[in-house]
Amino acid sequence: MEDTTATLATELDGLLAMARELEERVGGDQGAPGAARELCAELAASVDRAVRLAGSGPRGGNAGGRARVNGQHRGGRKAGAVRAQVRVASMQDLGSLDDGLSWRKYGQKDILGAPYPRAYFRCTHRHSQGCQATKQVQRAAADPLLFDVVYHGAHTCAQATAVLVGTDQQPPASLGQEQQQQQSSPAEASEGMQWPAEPFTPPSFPSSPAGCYTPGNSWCQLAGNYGYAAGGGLGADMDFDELFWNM
DNA sequence: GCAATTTGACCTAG
DNA sequence: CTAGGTCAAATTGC
Repeated sequence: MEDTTATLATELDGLLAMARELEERVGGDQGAPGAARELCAELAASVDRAVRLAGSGPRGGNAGGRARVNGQHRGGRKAGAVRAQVRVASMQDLGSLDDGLSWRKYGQKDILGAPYPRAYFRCTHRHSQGCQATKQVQRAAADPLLFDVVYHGAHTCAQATAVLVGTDQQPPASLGQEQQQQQSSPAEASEGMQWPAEPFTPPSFPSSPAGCYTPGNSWCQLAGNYGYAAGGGLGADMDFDELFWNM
């Protein structure tokens, strides 16, 4: 069964690659109707979901995919995290990872089993306002254009409040179990930043006002959200399913 | 000059 | 012992 699963995953991966290429082509061609782009994004998201389903069979296969949520020893974070996946249509759209808040990168680490390192961010106002929010960003193994963003801790800084109120969004992690969606438009996303195509180093995401939340054409969209059912039967001590790394 | 990023070391948990 | 997460000094860009 794993054989079938693997084959299926491979096929789907190929599909995903094609979908992505299609996305890029359509995206590059400004004459393409919005419907076509939307369809491409949908296609990619759908295939992506299928890839995950195919690869999520044996849950134990995530060698090294053990995420801790406590972080007791120094930061004193509380259990509770929000995991989101952010898809970018191209390397120029990485700004979509910006959530309108000020994040400061404080570390990067190679993760076992993951082809890309994980970047660690914390709120810029941590010292000035004691904001405990942190987030981790890691590129998905199966899809370089897909990013896993995990929020920890609650945003208590003034900026976060302003952003969240202004965009009708809930504090990323203050709720602990809410799923977060990020959307952005290409125009807002591309702020001239570019990520290297390979040994990727997650750059800092430009802090922009809440504008990046502009709903509407979500060319860069959150591709599939999973993780925690809000208020579900999940215990306080949550664990992440590393659905991506076990293929 | 200031603020943010980079990078290696250190610490803790499993 | 290994891996993940954080800190802090050095570096770089604005």
